[in-house]
Parts: sequence; structure tokens; C-alpha cells
Amino acid sequence: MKVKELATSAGVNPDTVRFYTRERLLKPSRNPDNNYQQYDTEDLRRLRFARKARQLGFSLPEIRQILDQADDHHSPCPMVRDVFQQRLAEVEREIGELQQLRKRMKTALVAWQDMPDGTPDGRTICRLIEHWDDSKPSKQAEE
Amino acid sequence: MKVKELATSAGVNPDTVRFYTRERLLKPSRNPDNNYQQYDTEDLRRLRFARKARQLGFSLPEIRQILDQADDHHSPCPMVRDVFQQRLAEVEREIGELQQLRKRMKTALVAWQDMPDGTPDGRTICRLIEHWDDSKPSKQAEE
DNA sequence: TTTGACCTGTGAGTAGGTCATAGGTTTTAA
DNA sequence: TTAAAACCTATGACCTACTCACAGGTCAAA
Repeated sequence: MKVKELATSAGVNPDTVRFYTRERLLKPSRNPDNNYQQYDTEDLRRLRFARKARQLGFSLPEIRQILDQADDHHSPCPMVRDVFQQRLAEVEREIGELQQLRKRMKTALVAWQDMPDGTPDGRTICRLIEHWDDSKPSKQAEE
Repeated sequence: MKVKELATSAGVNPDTVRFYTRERLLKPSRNPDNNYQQYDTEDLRRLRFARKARQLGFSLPEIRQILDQADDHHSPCPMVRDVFQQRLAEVEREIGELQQLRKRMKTALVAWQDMPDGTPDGRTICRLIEHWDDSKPSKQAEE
């Protein structure tokens, strides 16, 4: 398989295939006639694996590590379970932060209904934002 | 005010002040004696404004646009309301996506309890991930 | 006067790609 | 048969919003 065939099979940009090859997640051979990269079904499997792992929040170094372990015939799965647990915790933290943000944004929108726009006058730029309360529940505002 | 004084007043890294100055969000004058940047309380107001806007998800180009409008004595607030509404919708979309992801991760963790690790055998890399169901409720899986 | 803390501009690094460029190869169609 | 279109190569720049490093200039206190 050439670059574009592999990319099409996996549903990614050909440049992503080249990038993953540079990053040594894929290890194609070379066609000695024209110096083109030659990928096989193993590379397709690796690429699909890598894309799924990316969706799960694995970083490229982590994925490379998993693939390298698999090359050495070590089972990467215990490590996968580990990183996966950490990733789940992080996803939940992100959800919590975004929910806080949403709550504060909605509160602000309601408060802003009663505020005039006001042309900047040298003392204020846009009171909609300047009067935004950025305090977080976990720590006091610094100011 | 010199760089570090301004940075301290706003609670940011001095390099951020320098960066914002390069990006023309701050427009200090120069001390002709030593070529140092000279910031005033207006710059402090702009910097605090910019930091609050960043927390709300405004990009630097958007913030620069708001500040430039304020310089021209146009009220930036209608635009702020606009971008803010869009940003709120995006935050809600992100929350939804992350909640989907969390759900699928939890399901996967339960399913994985019953799966053996399995050493890579040339046909599979790590079935924990390869058997991950990445289908999204809004569209069918391609494969 | 020397030390330390500050200042200057510039450039590199971060993550995960995407796009551009310049040049070589292969395939397709006239 | 030939010319264009479509592919390939390697390399480097670009994206965000900073942060850090470097080399050299300035200034205050001891």
C-alpha cells in the first residue's frame, strides 16, 4: 500500500500517515525502485489502533510505547488499563470544570440583561467582562 | 510601571506581558533614557480585561478586536455578547462530548474486567483498545 | 564596585497535526 | 507518444497561547 491508500483505508489525512511515519508509529518498508513507502496490513492495524487510542486521549508517545511493547511481544494491556484509568479521572475533572464555567456563564448572561452596553470612556472597556465574577469555589480571588 | 510591576499587579507572568505587548494588546510608551517599556493604569486595565476574557474563552485576536474597538470609542459590548453566546454553546457541546466519552469509558472498563490481557500475536495489538466501541450516537461507525 | 535583579529582543519549545514548496514518478487520457 | 494529472519524496512553516532560554544592557543596594 502507498501512503494515500493507507490513509484512505483508515480515514485519515495522508499527511497524518507521513507524520506518524516520521514519529515512528508506523514502520513501512521501501520500494527500492522509486523510494516510495510501502505499508502492509500490519501498518493499517497499527494506524487504526493509534487513531482509536487518540480518541481515548492517549498521547502519541504513549501510543508509540504501547506499539513498541507489542513489537517486543510484551502485552501492553496492563499499561493501557493504567493510562485509561488516569485518563478517565482527567475527563471527569474536565467535565467538572466546564460545568462550573457553564454555570458562571449563564449567571453572567442573566446579569448582563440588565446592564447597558456603554461606550468606553477611559475608565472602563466593557463592563460586561470587567464585572464578570471569576472567583472559583475552590480558592479565593486574588484581588 | 515597568514590566514586572504590571505583571505582578495583574497576577501574570512577565513574559505574558511581553507577549501581549508584541501582540499589540498592550501599547506601552518608551522610556527614552533606557528604552524600557512604560505601562500605565490604562494598560493594567487592558491586561486585566484580557485575562478575564481569556478565562471566558475569547481568543487573543478577538480580545485585540474588542480593545481596538474600545480605542476607537465604539462600544465593544454587543460583539462581546455575541461571541459569548457562541462560546457558551461551544462549552455545552464540549460538555456533552465529554459526558459521552466518560460513559463509553466506564462501559469499556466494565467490559475489560472480563477480557484477558493477551500477548500480541501478530493479529492483534491490544484487544482492550481494538475492541473499544468508538461509535457515536449521532452517526454510524464506518467499518 | 560588584552583585543581583531587572530590562531588551529574538528564537525555540510545547501537541498534534495540516499545509506549502520544490522536485521526482507514475498513471491516465488525448 | 506525449502531456497533464495525480501521486510520491523530504523538509520546514504554521496553528494556540503562552513559557523559557539566551546574550547583552541597565540600575539599585551593599
